[in-house]
Amino acid sequence: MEHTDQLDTPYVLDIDLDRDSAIPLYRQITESMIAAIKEGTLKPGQRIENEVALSKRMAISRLTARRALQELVTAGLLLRRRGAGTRVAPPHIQRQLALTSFNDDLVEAGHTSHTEVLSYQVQFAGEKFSSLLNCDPTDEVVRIKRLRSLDHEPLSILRNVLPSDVAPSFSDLSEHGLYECFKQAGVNLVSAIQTIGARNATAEESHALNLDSGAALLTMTRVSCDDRGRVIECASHVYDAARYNMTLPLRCEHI
Amino acid sequence: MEHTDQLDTPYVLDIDLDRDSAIPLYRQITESMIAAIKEGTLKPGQRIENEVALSKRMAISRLTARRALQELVTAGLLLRRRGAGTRVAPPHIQRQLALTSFNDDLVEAGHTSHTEVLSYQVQFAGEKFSSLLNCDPTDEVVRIKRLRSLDHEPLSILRNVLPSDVAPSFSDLSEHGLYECFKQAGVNLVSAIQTIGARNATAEESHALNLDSGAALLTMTRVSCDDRGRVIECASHVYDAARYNMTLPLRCEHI
DNA sequence: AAGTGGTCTAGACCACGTA
DNA sequence: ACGTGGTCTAGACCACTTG
Repeated sequence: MEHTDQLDTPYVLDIDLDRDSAIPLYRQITESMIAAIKEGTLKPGQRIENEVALSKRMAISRLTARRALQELVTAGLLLRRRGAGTRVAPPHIQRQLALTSFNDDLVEAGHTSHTEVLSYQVQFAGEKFSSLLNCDPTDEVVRIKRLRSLDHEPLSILRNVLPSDVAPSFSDLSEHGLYECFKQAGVNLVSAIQTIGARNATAEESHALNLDSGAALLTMTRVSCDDRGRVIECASHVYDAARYNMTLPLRCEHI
Repeated sequence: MEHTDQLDTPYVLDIDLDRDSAIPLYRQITESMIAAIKEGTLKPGQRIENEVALSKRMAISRLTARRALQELVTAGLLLRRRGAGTRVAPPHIQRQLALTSFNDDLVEAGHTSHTEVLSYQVQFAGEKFSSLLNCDPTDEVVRIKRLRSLDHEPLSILRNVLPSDVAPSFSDLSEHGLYECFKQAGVNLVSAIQTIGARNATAEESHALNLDSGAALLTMTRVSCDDRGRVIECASHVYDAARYNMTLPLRCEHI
């Protein structure tokens, strides 16, 4: 066809790889492409240089080039079809990058966030928490209750139960987020399972969050584990639904 | 140490690979391991044979063995640490497998589900939907409103907007789920982004769902695209929060 | 027919954790 | 010191899509 659309001429990523870096080659490529997508150099629908060409031009093996592109497909930033090629995903779909701390998202959006520790309680796990945390009933656990405010307005009530040996101290928790504390303690969270629901606020909750009684709350329970297979945290949070929602990417895989 | 824990002696997966199958070798391995985890042969905390041993025993390359294990790590079923080995994740974390149709989950749990098409409307996209669906304002779109009931009790109101050329016919939709229709039409959904929130039911909604006025609803909006980069569907659903919640795995990656 | 992604091989060196 | 996973190479053949 005569009509050569700009989107159909493969985009050539022009970067120099640092082969002495501790950062893997494939990651150097993905990071650059993410940056290009973020800054708008790489537009939705744009075709990407194919694996073989990329590997030859960069003087890397095809597997490394492929892995770089594959990571971006998994991240939802690229779409690919056998025989047809690789393109940048439409903007509607582009998965936001880090799903780390909820705090970060808020602060990044120019808001101020503050978290107050309402209670910090040490006790035995007992029947109730031992099954939840996959520990002995006689193990020590820490129960935390916090109030998180956004722009000085209460937004959510956060309840956590943690094994005592990985729990941050009361003063650490007062100054830093829970996930920040985990990181500093060398706890490496890798996997979690969340259940999201909704219900009407109780009288106590609506008072604490400064809401009308019966206001809609978004509820989230989560169990997280680290790379050693230890259950690190059980969370049970409620949010003022009028001011908070969750955005989650969804990959339709076939495993 | 003298104490040889059963969990510390590597599990050996005993299967025969079919090298002529259309199913990739790595997937034959992952499927077998998933089956072993499901049926309880492979227990949480159990150590897994390492990559090199697995590849030698199966007479496959290390990369193939690695890929099989890596898929299970991504699925949240295995946990691994460099230098330490690979183990089955604790049961609390094990990600349920297919995140396909919500219908499937319900029916699988022994419930009966029925979906009634309340309205099926064809119109121009206009300003409102053209940006949402990433199409021209003059393109045809189909707007669908459905009522889904669980065990003959109304559970949710489902609203979708779709490009006319991928939308199922009214009669198809009346008999099959939306995702089933996509599959039959050769539309390959690969990526979506969801926003989950909550609010109080309106008078109309509480009437349709047979709820008290002001009852808490779980809300979900979703934009899905196929492997060609076309936006296929915009959904805006509300659920009776007293009878429905969503469980989502969370992988803490570092991309 | 040509181009593209999907799978696979048989090696190699390195970084990290554990003992 | 050793075992483990993490990265990388330089090839190969095949399946699928498009012109």
